[in-house]
Amino acid sequence: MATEMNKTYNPAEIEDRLYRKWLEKGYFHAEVDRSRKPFTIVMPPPNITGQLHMGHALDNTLQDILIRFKRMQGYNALWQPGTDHASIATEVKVTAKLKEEGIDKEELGREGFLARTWEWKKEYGGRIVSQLMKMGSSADWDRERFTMDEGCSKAVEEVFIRLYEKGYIYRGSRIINWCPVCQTSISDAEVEYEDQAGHFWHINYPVAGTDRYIEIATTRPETMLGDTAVAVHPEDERYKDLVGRKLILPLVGREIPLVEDSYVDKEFGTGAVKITPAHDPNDFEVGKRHNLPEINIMNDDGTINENGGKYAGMDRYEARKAIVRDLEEGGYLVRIEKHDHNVGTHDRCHTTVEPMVKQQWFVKMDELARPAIAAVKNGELRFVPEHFDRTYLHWLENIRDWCISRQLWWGHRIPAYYCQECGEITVAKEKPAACPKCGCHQMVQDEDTLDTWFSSALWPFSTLGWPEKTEDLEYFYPTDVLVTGYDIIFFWVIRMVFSGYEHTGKSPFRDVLIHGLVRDELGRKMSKSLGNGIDPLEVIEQYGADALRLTLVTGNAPGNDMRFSEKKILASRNFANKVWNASRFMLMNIEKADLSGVSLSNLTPADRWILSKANTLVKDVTENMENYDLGIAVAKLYDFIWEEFCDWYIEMVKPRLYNDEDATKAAALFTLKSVLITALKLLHPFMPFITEEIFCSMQDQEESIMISSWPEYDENYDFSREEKEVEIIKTAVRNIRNMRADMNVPPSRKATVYVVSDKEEIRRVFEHARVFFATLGYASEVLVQPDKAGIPEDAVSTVIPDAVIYIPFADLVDVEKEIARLEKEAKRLAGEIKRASGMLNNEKFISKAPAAKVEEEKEKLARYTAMAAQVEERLSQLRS
RNA sequence: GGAAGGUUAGCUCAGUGGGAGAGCACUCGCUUGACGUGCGAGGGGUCGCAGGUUCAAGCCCUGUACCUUCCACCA
Repeated sequence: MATEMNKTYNPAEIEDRLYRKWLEKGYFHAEVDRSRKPFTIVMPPPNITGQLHMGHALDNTLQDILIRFKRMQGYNALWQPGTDHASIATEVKVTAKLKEEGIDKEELGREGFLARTWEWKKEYGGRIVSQLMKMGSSADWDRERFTMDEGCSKAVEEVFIRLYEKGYIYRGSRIINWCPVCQTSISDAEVEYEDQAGHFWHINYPVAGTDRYIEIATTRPETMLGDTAVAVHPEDERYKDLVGRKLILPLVGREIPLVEDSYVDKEFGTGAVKITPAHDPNDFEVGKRHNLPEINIMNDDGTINENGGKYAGMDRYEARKAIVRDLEEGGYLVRIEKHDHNVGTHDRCHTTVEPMVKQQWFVKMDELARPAIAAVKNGELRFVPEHFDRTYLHWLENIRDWCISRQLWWGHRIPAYYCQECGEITVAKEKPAACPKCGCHQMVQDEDTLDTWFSSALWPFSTLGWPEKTEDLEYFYPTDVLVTGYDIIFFWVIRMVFSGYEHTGKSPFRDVLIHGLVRDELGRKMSKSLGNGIDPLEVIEQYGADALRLTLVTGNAPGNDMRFSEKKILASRNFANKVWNASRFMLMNIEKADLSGVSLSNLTPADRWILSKANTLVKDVTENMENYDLGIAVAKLYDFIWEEFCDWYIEMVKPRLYNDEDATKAAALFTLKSVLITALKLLHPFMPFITEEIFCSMQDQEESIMISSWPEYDENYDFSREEKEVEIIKTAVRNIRNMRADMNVPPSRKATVYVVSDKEEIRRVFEHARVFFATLGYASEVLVQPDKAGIPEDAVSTVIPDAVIYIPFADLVDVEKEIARLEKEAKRLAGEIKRASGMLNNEKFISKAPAAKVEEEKEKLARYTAMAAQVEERLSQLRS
C-alpha cells in the first residue's frame, strides 16, 4: 500500500470515494440507544434557494468537527440536518422564473403557483445538501427534514393554535414594515438601515383664520397627503398661543389640529412636526394618543392611492417631486436643506421599506421573552464567547411584538378561518364546517402565510417529532450546542429559545457557539454585488475539503470574523501534504517489520519522549475542544505533527530504521505508528478525508477512523524524565547547527562532535542519543567524555547546561569569528543572569511569589552562571 | 444616542498574570534515501496611548484615541 502512495497528496481522487463509504456504512446515522449518552446538534437549515458559500462552509465545518469529536468519544452523536423553505427568497425566485416563461403569478393562481414551487423545490432543494456533503459533513441524512414537511407543518399549526388560545397571538391593525416590491409585511428584524443622502424640505402650514404659518420640516414630503395633525412640545412657548387652532394642509386643503406631545424635540428643526399616523411608527403612536385619524395614502406597490387626490397613481418618489414642485409654486416651500439620514430597507431586496397601517397577525412578546432572558441570566443557556449574551439580552429586553403574517403564498398558511357572514375568526387545524357563532357555512381561510422564522423557531424540537412525545424527542432533546453566526442571533437564536421554553419547558440547547463572518482578503464582506466571494466548491476541487476546513478554523477564535485568502489555503494544503508524507514515511518503513515483540521496556528515551508529548497533546486538544477552542486545538496539533513529530522524531529515528543491526528498530516503528495513529485521530474531526485514507492504509486498524475511539490521556505514558533528556539533546543539536551556520560550514562537511560533561548523568543522556547526531548534527562521530582530553585547542565550541560541545573544523576555523560568536553567547547569558538575579534581589518577590517560582528562578540563575563561566573560560583561552 | 469587539512582527492573526508566538513575506544556506507543497539558520515587536492594581501586566481595573460592527432613529 505504502509504496503505491503518491508523493503528494491528491484529495480529488479520494474524497468522494470515502464519503460514499461513510454513507453506505451508515456511520452518520443515529438511533435512540439508552445505553449510551446522546450528543445532539441541530443544523441551521440552509435555504432551498441556497448555494454553498463560505458562511455555510464555516458553520458546517465547526459543527462537523464537534460532532465527529463527540462521536469518537463514544457519544451517540446526532447531527440533525434539513432545509428551510425560505418563504420570500423562494417565492421571489419562482416568480421570476415564471415571468421568464411568460407566466404571471396572479393568473396562475395560488394552487398552481404552489405546485410549481414544490416542483422547483424538488429540482433545486437538494443542491445545497449535496454541496454540504462535499464538505465532508457527517450529518444524519436519513433524518433530513424540511420546514414545510408534514411533521414541521403540524408543529407550526400546533404552536399557532396554542399561542392563539393563550392570547399570545393576536390579529390587529398596527403599523408594520411594508416592502412595496415584495408586497408583503416584514418583521423589524428584517429591516436593514442604510445611510442615504437626502433632503429636509421646510414647508409652511398656514394657520386657519390667521395670516400666520407654522414651519415644519420633513424628509418625506409626499407623506403630507396623509397628515392628520402637526405636533409641538407642550412646553414650547413659541407655539403656546396657537395650540387648539386648526392648520390648513397645503395642496390638500384639509384642516388639521395643532396638538401637544412630548415626543417632539423642541431643539430639533423648527420644533413642529407633521404627523402622519398611517406612515410613520412614531406618528402612529402620537396619533393613538390624540385620537387622530389614520389616512393610508399608498397602495401596496408604493403608488399613491385615491386618498392622494391628484397625485393618485403616481409612484411615491414621483409624487414627492410633484408635491415639492406644487409646494414651491404655491409659495409654501421655505427652503431645502441637505440631510443625510438612515433609511429602512428590506434585507432581501433593499427596497426602501414603507411603514403602513395594516391588519396583520402578531406574537405578543413580553411574556414569552421572560424565560429566555432568565435562561441566560441564570446560566442555563451559555453563549460562546460570553459577550454575545449582552446582544441577546438587549434585544430581548427591548423586544416589540413580532409581526408574523406575510402576504405570500409559499409558506405555512395561517390556520385562521373567517366567517363571511358574521366575521367570527376561528383558529383551527381543519377548516370548520360551519361558523361556531352564526352556524353559516361561509368559512374562508386567511390568505396569508407565516414568517419563515416562525417554523425555524421550532426546528430543534419539530425535527425530533414534537408535538408528539417521540422517543427521539425524549432522548436527543434538548440539543447540546447550536452553532451559528452572530448575524442570526435576532432572527433565529432568540426565537428558538423562547419557543423552546414555551413549548417544551426547556432551552433547546445548552451552549450557543457563535462564529463570525468569512470576509475577503481585504476584510470586506463577501457579496454577490462586489463579486469578491470565493466559492467553497472551487476551493474543494482544487485543494480538497480538508484544506478548506483547516483554513476555516486555523487562527480563529470564536465570534471573530476572519479573512479568507488563497495564501491561507496554500498553507493548509501544505500541511495536508506534510501529514501525507509523514504517513508515507512510516508506511514505507513498516511494511516488512515485525512489531510483535515490542513493549514499553524496549523503548528508547526518544520513543518515550514523543509518546509522552503525544499523551500531553491528547489531554490538551481534548480540553480545548470541550471548550470550543477549536483554533487553539488545531494549532497544537499542527505544531506537534510538523515540529515535534516530523522535524524531530522522524529525523531522530532515521538512523535506527536504516540500520538493520539496530536492536531498537522495531521499537521505533512501533512508536512511529502509534504516535501517528494518535495524531490522526485527533486530527480527524478537522481533516476527515486525509486521516481516513491514511488510517485505512494500515490494515490492522478498524474499518474507519471515524468510528475509532478518541485517544485518552494515559498516565503510564507520562515520561517526564525522558522529555527533559530529549530537550537537552535538542538544545545540543540546535547549538551545533547554529555554530555551523555561523561558521559557514556546508552540511556536506561532517565533523567529530565532542561532548564534555563532568556529570555522569548528562554523559549517559548523550551516549543514548549518540545515534541521532549523524543526521541531526552532521556528526561523523560523537565522543562523550568527562574532560577535554584530546580535543584540539582551536575547536569551535558551544555551552549548554551542564556540558560543553566542541567541534574541531581544522582548516576551517576563524578565531576572530569564533570569538565574536562566543561573545554573543556571553552577552545573551549575561542578560539572563541580570533578569534572574534582579528578581531574586527583590525581597518582595522572595516573600510574596510562590515558592516554586522562586526556586525556579534560583535554578535558572545557577545554571546560567555556570554556563557563562564556561563561555568566559573558552574566550580567554582563544584570546591568549 | 446606546452597546459590543478590535488595536501584538511588513501582512493575516493566536495568546490560559511569571522569560513576546504562529503562518505568510523577507535574508542566508541545503539534490540530508517521507515531503522543495520540503529542510536548516536568521533578521524583524517601547503588545494604540496614559494612569492604576500586583512581588510580577500583552493579559486584570480606570480613562483616552482610533477602527469595525450591532442596536436605536431627531420629523
